[in-house]
Amino acid sequence: MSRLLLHLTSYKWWFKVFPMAEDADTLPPKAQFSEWYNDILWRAEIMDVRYPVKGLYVWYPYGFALRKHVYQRLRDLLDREHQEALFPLLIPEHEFMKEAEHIKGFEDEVYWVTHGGTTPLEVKLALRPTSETAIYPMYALWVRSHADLPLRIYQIVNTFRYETKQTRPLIRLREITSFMESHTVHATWDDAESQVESEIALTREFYESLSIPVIVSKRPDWDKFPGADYTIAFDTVMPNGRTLQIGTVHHLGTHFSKTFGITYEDEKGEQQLANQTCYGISERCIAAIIGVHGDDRGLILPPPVATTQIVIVPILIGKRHEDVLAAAQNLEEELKAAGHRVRTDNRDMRPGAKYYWWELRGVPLRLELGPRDIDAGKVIAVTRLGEKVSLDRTGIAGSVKQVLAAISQAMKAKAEEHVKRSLQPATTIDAITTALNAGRVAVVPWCGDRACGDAIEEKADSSILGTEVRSPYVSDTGGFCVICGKPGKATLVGRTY
RNA sequence: GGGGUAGUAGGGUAGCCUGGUCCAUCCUAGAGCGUUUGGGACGCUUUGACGGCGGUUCGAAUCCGCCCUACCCCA
Repeated sequence: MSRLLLHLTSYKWWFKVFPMAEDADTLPPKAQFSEWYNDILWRAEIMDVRYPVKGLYVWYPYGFALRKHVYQRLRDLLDREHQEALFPLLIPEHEFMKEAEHIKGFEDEVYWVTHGGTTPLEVKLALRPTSETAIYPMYALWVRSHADLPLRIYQIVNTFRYETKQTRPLIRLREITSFMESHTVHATWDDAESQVESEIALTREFYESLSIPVIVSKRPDWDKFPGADYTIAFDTVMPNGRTLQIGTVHHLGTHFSKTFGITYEDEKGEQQLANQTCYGISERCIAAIIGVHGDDRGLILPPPVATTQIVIVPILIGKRHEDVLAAAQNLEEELKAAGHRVRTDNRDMRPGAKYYWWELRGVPLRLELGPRDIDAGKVIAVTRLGEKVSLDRTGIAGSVKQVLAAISQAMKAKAEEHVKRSLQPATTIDAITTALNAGRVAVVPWCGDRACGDAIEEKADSSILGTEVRSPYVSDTGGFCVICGKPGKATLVGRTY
């Protein structure tokens, strides 16, 4: 496939002749990521940020459809071994307050329901910031025997956190609208650990289908989930070099089972404390799709989850309107029958205007069909990555499938390249600062001590993401801690969202 | 937590300093009609706004106070 040079040339020409057109009504360039991100959300009709409560946002139908497809993907993966269920939004104070570490982690961020109408409640009710304390009292009832294990349940719900830092749509919210949380129960610590590994694999597979590279690492102790033995996190790198945490898996050990009395009778007839994991993915995965893949023209949606995967633009010229419309409809039906999400754009607009419209909204593949193509038995295919090719009308469903797969591959390669370029080894504080200021993520030898970690974070205005980094671009060759000089291990240090 | 800036149609803006000719400008979006349609069409007609409350004044988008909201910077 060849580049669309002609197309790009005419685009530049337009801005030279009409320089005002640039600031009149166009998306800011992606290099200004923050402005670009805010602008694309409403231009592409993902979210309306005008809801009159801070940190709460509205999903537009187009964004919600994207969410639906993304979460369907996630459901399909989870349903292999998990079951979906639904627990209540409200958690009584006495349950919420049971686990000391857990409370400490969340107490400043909890919304409380204190009244029923005008009557003060005898027991305050928390709006779940996460659902451990809603689910585990029930697990205590459900789990009786080793035969009940493993128990693997997830739910997709909204959660509430009174964020004090600056809120951002899809990234830092007071109402997380799309929190997938999985909660599993196992007999032994090792069983729970293998569950952690299988959820890591599942998350990798999920993001693989979105063409989003992830870096897996173990969060430092002070940054782990409140009440966990350890936390494994997934980060991706946004265009401005900030990292975005887009998933976490926690080994809970027996912290919660002790508190909530989740025990099982083993083969010998003895009561044992259960081991647990929990695991979460939120709508930040949508933010990652937008941020990682988008370009100056707008969104680029991964074909597997794109709301519309293929848009057909009929070229209606002269007296062949009916002819072309019939051919377009025919094409649409054939592609739909092959399982693609297709739309034909019959609106009364210039074709060029439609191209921009759908490019902004990230549709991965556009098919153009005009009298010339019909006569030649062809269809013009233009990918959202800017490649244009003429396809035979015969066998179109098959060739389109290949093109969509190629788009996914190309998106993945491009995103991987960005992550690879973003990771930079650094062995001094100055080198860390330089790397971070250049919009990169530093790979730093660190001894693992809290004091040294704090020093790194403070001196380089950074966050320690994690150790035991699992990424093809980071080799754990060790080194000497940048602060104390003792033997250290490769650690990710970045600026985070 | 501390500081700063700003709120004018769906979005973006002019007007504010120096109160009156502002029944508020322009761009864009929306509605209607017509001509168009292989990369953002054009003409004509048209809907739509001064964040909230209070004050000063003959008169407030404009000046003052409080509140609300948003954004930016610092910790």
